[in-house]
Amino acid sequence: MDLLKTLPRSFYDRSTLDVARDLIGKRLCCHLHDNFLSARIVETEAYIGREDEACHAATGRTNRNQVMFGPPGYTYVYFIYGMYHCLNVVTEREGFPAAVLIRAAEPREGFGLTNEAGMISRALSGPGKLCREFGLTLEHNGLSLTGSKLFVADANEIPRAVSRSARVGLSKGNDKQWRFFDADSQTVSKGPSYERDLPK
DNA sequence: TGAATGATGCGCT
DNA sequence: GCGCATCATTCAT
Repeated sequence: MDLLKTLPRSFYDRSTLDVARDLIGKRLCCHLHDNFLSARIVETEAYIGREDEACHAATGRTNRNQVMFGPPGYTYVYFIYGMYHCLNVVTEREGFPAAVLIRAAEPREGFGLTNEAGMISRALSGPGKLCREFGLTLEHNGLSLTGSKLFVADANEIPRAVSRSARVGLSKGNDKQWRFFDADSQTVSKGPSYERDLPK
């Protein structure tokens, strides 16, 4: 059994880009429901402050985004497109709104590891699918990541290389290379070819 | 292999 | 009312 060492709040109290990069390879763990679930994070995106046009906090503090303005190491979960939820982890000092979106992971415990064809499961490949499979909804917004219900652990699965690209699905902020992913992962939401779509 | 599209509901102007 | 940090399906190339 892997040694799971929960990341301390200080891990999140850093530059959001550093946190986003360093989360690649870490283990997302969930004790919220009947079964223990865990998965290896392979793709993240950073959303940083009022100056980032794509950040939900760009237009100021609202009821929805207020947790981003709070202390680091808490969840920010939001509802999107009428049917999906997305999981973020809040970063940086209290008062500075920033977070990292968890976009994809590779199943480890409590999930099927492969599909019918024997390939590594892509059931967690995408932020909406990941939340659905972990059973995360708005009721899990603002949850501390240093507790025992939902946390990120260092499972000593260091990626060989972390690539970066523009963020996915935005109409603004496409100039920033704030998406990070495990260069060797088969379960990222979009392939490395996404890099070729970058504006120069 | 990629582009277009519909589903579906909330937050914010 | 419009747009959205998505996804599965359908259709074109």
